[in-house]
Amino acid sequence: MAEQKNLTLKVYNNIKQMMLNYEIVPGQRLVFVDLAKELGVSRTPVNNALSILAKEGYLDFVPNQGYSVHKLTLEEAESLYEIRLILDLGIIEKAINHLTPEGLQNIKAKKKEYEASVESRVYRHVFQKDMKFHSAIGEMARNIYFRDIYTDIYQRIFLRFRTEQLAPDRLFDIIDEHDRLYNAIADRDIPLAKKMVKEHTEISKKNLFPLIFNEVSRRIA
Amino acid sequence: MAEQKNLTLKVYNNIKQMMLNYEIVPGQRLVFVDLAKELGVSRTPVNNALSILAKEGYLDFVPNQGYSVHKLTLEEAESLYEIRLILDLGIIEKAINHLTPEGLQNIKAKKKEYEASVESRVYRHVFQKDMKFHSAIGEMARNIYFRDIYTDIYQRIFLRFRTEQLAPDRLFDIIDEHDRLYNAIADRDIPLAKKMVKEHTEISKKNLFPLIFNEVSRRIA
DNA sequence: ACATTGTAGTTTGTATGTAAAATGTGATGC
DNA sequence: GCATCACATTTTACATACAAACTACAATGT
Repeated sequence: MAEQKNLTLKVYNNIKQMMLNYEIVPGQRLVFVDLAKELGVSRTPVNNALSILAKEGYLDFVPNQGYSVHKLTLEEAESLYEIRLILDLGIIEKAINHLTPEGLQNIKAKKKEYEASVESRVYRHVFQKDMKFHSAIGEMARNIYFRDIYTDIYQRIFLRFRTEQLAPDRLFDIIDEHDRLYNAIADRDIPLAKKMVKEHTEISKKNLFPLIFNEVSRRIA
Repeated sequence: MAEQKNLTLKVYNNIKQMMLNYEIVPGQRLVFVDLAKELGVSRTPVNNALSILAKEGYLDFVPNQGYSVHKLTLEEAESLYEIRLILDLGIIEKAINHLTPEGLQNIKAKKKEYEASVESRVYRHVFQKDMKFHSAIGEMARNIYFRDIYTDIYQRIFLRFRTEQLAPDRLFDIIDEHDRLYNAIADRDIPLAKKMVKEHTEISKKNLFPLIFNEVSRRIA
């Protein structure tokens, strides 16, 4: 993480990191006096940072009432998955058209990092490794915005869905799916790569959604 | 525009509107105190709003130096157009699959608004009408994020490319392209709709890019 | 004439004071 | 016993004061 000169951005990154580490969780209220005290800064940069996160949709904001960590709904999760798939399918074609040995090497490296993360059973940030694998594919397409947009969508999903909740078997299955997707890319087989991406996304959805949205309905019932 | 209770968001919308109205233009420096004075508020909400706009990439920010309106590069414009096309192609399939009479009616209404805007020769916000036509298509897909992501990408492009600079003929051609795209959607013809979208995007790019990037190279040379 | 340093002025960055809004709690009346 | 209102506490919202950083320009020295 690069050194930031400016407290607003430091606080912004701090809070986002706290969200990704699940130190603050969806639904939780954020009080900026407390955050300021905790981070050892004044209220101004905290307020700035919270404004940004709220505009981005990571936090809910009610005027004169405050901020809380956004809790993804089923509808939102569906929409995010839909866009993620559209982006994946669109970019993989570009990526294969711009295929380079270095790009391929990078994807392979990210694939291996995911495997290492699963095999060492440090599940905590497995999803980040998975995300990096997928965005490495996008990077080969040489689109300067893709990575940010993709990462953003991915993070919104996985702030809610925690890989720790997944059956470990599933994480090993993903290794296999990644392998097949990687091979399709290396073979420049666009239709196969698209098919793999689509399947991978659908399986992922099928595994994750019941985890959260059954729990919710159980709680409500 | 809905009434906003909170000054930060009011200022945010104000500044963005100023950008869309070309009252402040790419490259221009933004000074806190001046903006605060102009909008009749203190520097705090202005600072908040500028933080947000900078994080979104609409403004460039250098610590201890300030904010300036971002000036899109050729590379960025290419990338934005690429993502816009990926989104358009992806969403049109979903839209046609979720086709409803109301949705179609809405697209038609937006198409007519574009035509009215061109015919009355009020070119100033023609691009906004064009954007609304395209996002109306996305709305029929019932994806709650699509509209925002699409609008955002579109705005980034058209903060740089001004429809006033286009030959008026071109704006009339677009009416025709919109018609053909609309008919393909109404006929539920997904392949044709995709073809139309792709062509429409490519022609748009071919017309707009020389306008800006020739001018720049002329200036530098 | 050129480079360097010093200084004044401008602008950002952070902290804090104060007012206004909302929430929660307890007392009061029915 | 329940609802309602008033007050106290909490928290946001905005303004402003002060400090630190940067810029520009002029003066000095080589």
